[in-house]
Amino acid sequence: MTRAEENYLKAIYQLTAGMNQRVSTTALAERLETKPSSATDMLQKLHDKAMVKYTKYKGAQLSPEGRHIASQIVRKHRLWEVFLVEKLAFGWDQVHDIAEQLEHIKSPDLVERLDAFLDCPKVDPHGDPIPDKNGNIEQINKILLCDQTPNSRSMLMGIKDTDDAFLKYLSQKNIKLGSVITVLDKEPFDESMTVDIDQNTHFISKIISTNIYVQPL
Amino acid sequence: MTRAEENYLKAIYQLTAGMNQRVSTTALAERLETKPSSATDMLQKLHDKAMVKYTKYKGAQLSPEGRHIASQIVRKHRLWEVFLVEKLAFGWDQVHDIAEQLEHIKSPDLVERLDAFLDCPKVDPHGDPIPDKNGNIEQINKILLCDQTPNSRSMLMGIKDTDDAFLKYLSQKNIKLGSVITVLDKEPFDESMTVDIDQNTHFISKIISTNIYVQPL
DNA sequence: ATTATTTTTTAGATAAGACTAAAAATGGAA
DNA sequence: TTCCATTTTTAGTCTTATCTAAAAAATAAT
Repeated sequence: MTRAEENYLKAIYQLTAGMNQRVSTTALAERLETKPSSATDMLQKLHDKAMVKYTKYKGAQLSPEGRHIASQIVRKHRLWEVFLVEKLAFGWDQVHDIAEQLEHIKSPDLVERLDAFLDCPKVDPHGDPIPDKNGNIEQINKILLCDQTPNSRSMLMGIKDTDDAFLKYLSQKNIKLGSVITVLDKEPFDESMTVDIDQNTHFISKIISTNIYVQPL
Repeated sequence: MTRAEENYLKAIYQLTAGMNQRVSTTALAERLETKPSSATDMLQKLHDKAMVKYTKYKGAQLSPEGRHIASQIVRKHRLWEVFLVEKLAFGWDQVHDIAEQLEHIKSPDLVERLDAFLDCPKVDPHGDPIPDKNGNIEQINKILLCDQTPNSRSMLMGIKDTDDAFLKYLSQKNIKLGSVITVLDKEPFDESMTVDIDQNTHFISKIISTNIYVQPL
């Protein structure tokens, strides 16, 4: 697998959230910031390699083999993110680009040793689940903060948007995985919230609260 | 810098042992397991980028810029080797290929954080010095084991040949960096040695003893 | 159902990096 | 110094992954 091939497989995997759906040429091209014609080329190549099932004009979907490879790239990406944050003290917003490179390191052994070194984490620093070596994902039951009602207590389990600005907003306010959130008030007009996060009061707009996953306590 | 360009710079750097000598097209091609014509192409490109000074038919030598980049690749390679051995418990003989990939990860921050995480090691697991961020190398005073006389005591500081079979030989006999070696006897005929290494007696051929660096105690 | 619009694919080009085969320069030997 | 063997370079081809522009298919609209 070349780096480009791996990136295409990963993109299909992520676009379908690991489900076995079809992905259009254009959607794929957009995600990889490339042109649809390039995506077509690659899909035909990946079809020849039996990594995807591709039908002209109908999009592509991962084969079992392709899905497995994709899951392992995601596994590597997320394990390296844990390493960067936990061991090298990087911030949430700094790790994505580096992990994007590290995920392509090829070694049968390295991933499993890294996993053990990190104590087999189940989620990455953004709360996204880490597939195991068979590609299985342990689904965590989480809901959006915007669906919580006043007086509820919950724990921050993940974030939806991993936009750089959003990540910086969170780390700047010291909001992190495991933070305990109590909804104090919810404004019916714009659905903004007043919340207590780890003993600090924050005013949170609807956009923020729809991008934070929590687990009710 | 592309990965190929980095590999060429590193190869020149290593072939000249960091010195500022010229390297022939063929020597370079051999080291990179490629053809001289490919090396010529690349040298012309690197010359245009001011990374090497290249004169047709006369070989190439690193520019200050090129030498600095090469030293930083070597730095990364060796730091990652330390990480793999110290933190992930890889054996000496397993780390080279992985470090060969990791050395190309690009991040201004990562290297320095990794360095700190590893407590700023000065040598890699084979005893080779790790250049600092300015490309400077702390020279360690070491001699070859074959030049030691009977009854001398010394400490293993590095190995010369990093051939896979040799590395396996050493790790299998539990001979490692820091091992204390006492020369018990030296056979004048074939210059083989009887030595005590960490309280174990070993018979060592001339080939072995000329590939082990030690520091007299 | 026939056109119009959007999406997708093909065709042809480009750049990086490698290769082979052939030409040119170098350096040593006679 | 002239010739020969070796080294190095050039010229042309290949592959991967990308692009643009144009053609073809699919979808939507009248």
